Amino acid sequence: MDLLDDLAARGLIHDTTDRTALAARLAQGPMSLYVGFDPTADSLHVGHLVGQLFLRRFQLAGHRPFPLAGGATGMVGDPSGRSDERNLLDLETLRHNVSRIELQLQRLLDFSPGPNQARLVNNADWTEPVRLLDFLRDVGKFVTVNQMLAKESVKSRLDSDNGLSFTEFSYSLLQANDFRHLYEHEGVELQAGGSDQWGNIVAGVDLIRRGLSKSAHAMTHPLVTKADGSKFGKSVDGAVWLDPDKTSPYQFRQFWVQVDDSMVGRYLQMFSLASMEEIGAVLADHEAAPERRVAQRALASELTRLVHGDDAESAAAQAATVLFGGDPTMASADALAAVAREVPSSERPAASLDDLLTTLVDIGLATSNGDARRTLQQRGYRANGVQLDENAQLSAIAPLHNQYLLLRKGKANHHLIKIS
RNA sequence: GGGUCGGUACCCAAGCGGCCAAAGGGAGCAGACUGUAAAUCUGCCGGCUCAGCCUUCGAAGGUUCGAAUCCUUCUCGGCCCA
Repeated sequence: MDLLDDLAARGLIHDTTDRTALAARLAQGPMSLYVGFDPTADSLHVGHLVGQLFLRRFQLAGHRPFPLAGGATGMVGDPSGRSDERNLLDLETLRHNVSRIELQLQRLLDFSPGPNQARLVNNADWTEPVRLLDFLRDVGKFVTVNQMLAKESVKSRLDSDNGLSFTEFSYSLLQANDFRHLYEHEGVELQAGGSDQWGNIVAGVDLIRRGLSKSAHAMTHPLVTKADGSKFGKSVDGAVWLDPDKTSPYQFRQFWVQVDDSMVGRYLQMFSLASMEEIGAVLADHEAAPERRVAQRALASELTRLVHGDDAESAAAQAATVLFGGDPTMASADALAAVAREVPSSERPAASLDDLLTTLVDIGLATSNGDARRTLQQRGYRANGVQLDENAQLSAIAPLHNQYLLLRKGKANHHLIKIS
């Protein structure tokens, strides 16, 4: 199975420029491709993984990936898929975001020297020095406003009451210029991205054709959605980030473990680097006994390893085993230490535990005393596996290994107290 | 600048002088059933020292025994006119 067929089988191809031409080019030998990531936040999130993994898949197939940090495009803001104008980020924030994102862009790819070594680029490097008049002559002249107005992202904004600033209107020119620059100077022949990027990507293809009289390729993947069609990658507390300081490896792994059955097959195909045959085998296992959640576990382990490394993955897995494995009183001291690192935890004096409501609020398992009281009435809390009621005394519960109190709200919210 | 309609809890949205901490829906939380899934059912969903009290309906004043509801000013947003 060649690369294109594999991508298609995984449901990763939304659109491409001339498919047979692209297939022919890929068959000829290694090529370079790029995917851009704008620094709209100080971390990438799980939604960006598809793009990152796209680069990885191509690299594994012998091609050369260029992850691009949008230091320049991030200053302008992409109007695609947005109903209103973005707030511009100040320079300091932007620079900080770029530096964080660049670290993450280096995680999934192989940067060691070789013919298909990955290379990180930042479009600010070639965009900032360009003078306005040169830009208008060298880029603007090749693009008609008629064409730009025809773009879906522009049209919808023109029809809305919010309007569209000239700045955002110009966004696709910058991105088109990126593609041209990389084509001309780095031999990058393909740009990939989410389906919302199609317009911006083909703007680059057009620019290369008109400005350089060459032909380049474009490919987009479908945007990932959840079973109910809502936005993918949002958990209760917001986005699921790739930065371990924003979303711990444990939370990251749990996000994948808790994926719906109805979506897990699709996610495996889209996110896993395992072959379609291997994925098929995992899914067969899963369907034979869905309650074992083999597919979710496979997905969670692989991605946590990719993003956070082997050690973080095994610590997260160990913690999950204690938290969801049944009787916490059986957990080893080592396992509890792992839990302490992965789950919100605190150290409190034994005497403070007598005030149950205050304790629950302090450790974040309730938003107010009233909330704590209600949840207690509904029997929503457990401490070391024992269900609590309104009159429960935490001091009456035997601590694990003489020092730990593992509190649980509902099924998946935990807090570990170390008694001092 | 003129006119007009509107700003209600996390979001959408009823309410238009007392029975309003405020209908309904969504989201969220807990329980039952389960498989760290989905669906379904039940309860909760401003705060507190919780059969009561306190603070809320853009902001500030006012009318009234009593205001989310009426009046004034301000403020923000939509639409129409200039």
